[in-house]
Amino acid sequence: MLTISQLASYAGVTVRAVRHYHAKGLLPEPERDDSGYRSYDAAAAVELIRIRTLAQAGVPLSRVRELLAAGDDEFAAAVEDIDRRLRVEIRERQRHRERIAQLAAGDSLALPPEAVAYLGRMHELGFPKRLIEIERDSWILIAAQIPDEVPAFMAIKHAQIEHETLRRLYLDIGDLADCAPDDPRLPSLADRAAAFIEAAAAEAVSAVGGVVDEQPISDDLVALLDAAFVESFPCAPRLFELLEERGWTGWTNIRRMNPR
Amino acid sequence: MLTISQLASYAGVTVRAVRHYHAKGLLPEPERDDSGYRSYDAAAAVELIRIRTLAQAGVPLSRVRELLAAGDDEFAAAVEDIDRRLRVEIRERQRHRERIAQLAAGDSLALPPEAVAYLGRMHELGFPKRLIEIERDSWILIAAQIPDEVPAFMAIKHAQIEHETLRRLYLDIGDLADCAPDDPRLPSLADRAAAFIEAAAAEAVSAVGGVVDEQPISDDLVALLDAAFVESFPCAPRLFELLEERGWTGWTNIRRMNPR
DNA sequence: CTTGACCTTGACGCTGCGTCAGGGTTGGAG
DNA sequence: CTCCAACCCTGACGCAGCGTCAAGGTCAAG
Repeated sequence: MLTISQLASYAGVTVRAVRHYHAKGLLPEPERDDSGYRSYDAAAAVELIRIRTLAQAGVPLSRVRELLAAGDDEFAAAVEDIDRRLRVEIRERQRHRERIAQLAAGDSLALPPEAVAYLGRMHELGFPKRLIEIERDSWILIAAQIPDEVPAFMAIKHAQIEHETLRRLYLDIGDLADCAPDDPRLPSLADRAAAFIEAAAAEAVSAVGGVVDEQPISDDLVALLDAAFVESFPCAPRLFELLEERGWTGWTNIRRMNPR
Repeated sequence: MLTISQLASYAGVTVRAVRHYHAKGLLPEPERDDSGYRSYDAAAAVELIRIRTLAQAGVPLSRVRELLAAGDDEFAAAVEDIDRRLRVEIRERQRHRERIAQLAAGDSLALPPEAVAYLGRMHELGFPKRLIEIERDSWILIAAQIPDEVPAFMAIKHAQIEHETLRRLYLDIGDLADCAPDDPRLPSLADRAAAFIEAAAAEAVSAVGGVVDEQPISDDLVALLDAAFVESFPCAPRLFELLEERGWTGWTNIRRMNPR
């Protein structure tokens, strides 16, 4: 007659595991001796070893029960099933490895390489941290929503950022981010912004011949991006007001106001 | 301002996950509106996306916190650590796959192929199920304890089983397993067993020149195997008595009694 | 006003045990 | 005979990452 720890050591498992198998009904509770100790026979050791063998092969305990009692066919089917699960789990981890490798490579989290390159270029061009961060956050939001469109957008942004006028505009916006709503420099900034947008719109019309460029960004996402901008730049609401006085509404998807 | 479900859908996670991240302190609890609803800003969406990105890369939530705040070096170190963990987990599952493939191949659980072959041979030779099962269980116990020795033992057993006299002895033991302790056939069975063992011992002495063969099986294991035999064959205790009358003690590791 | 879609907190479930807590038993040494 | 270490017992929480009720309040549209 064996005690639980003897049994456990024969099977190479812990005492706690044996009790757990009892609780799960995998191994029947044996007789007790006078003092309530469990008392096992050799057959229990054999059963426990079989349970351990399956468990160590990655079989979930819930299936061990059926496998122990299964005939050859069921057994083969169950094994096939378990193997499938293991393959899935392996593939999952392999994808995880790829993902973290990408994360370790790119400097920022959750951004595709094109965006990282763009942010790097902003850095080279001397953009202040503040602006780069809001830009980074915006692209995190965009990439989460429409990852496939990001490379195309990035190409446009790359071209824009090399544009002298726009770059100056951006830098000045960055400088005025924390200014008071009645800062005298704001109106002239709005003028320059409106002028630039006007020019860009004219160019787009002449180039495409269309009235407006198609925005694949959903209204919700536009609203979110505008909100992100406003959160980071206190004077943004005032700037929007000034732009509206000049006939433009919105920001991420800025467009001519409907004259009503 | 976003509701929790809007936030969750922007980040591509469930509402429950967001609340879980709050509970774990990964994402700060936002302001509440008048009715107690959580009210998020765009920055929260960015944070949540970063959390999700790490989580989807297999980073445990407990490490997400540190990773979000980590500098480049710590980040790289942490990533290395996580990658190591992933590799370990992958290797584990790969071993599990090998194991279950082996289990599916062998007919019995927890037995090496040599033992399976031996049991198959017993079947061919017409051994009754009863005997084969106790034999199988014995080898499960042995393989669990000293797997490396099994092939060597198997070679011996294979030779023994082809031995006519021993085979008959085995078969007769199987027949008498359930007999009464006073069955008249038992003494003659004991005679034959003693004679066989005597002959085997003589042979061993002449061959090796030693007094006794070295048993690499521990006393504990021997006791367990004897117990397994006794459990399966009710008349075993009586048989042991008869053998002791003939000067032999034990079973698995049978040996001449000390004449006291 | 109703209805359905959301929001809130709280709590259990799943996997496979590890790890106290709190208390009885046993066996050998002194 | 006593003492101590080493076992045994049951019961219960913990971990990872949420899923899934439960029970109730809120909001927007019809």
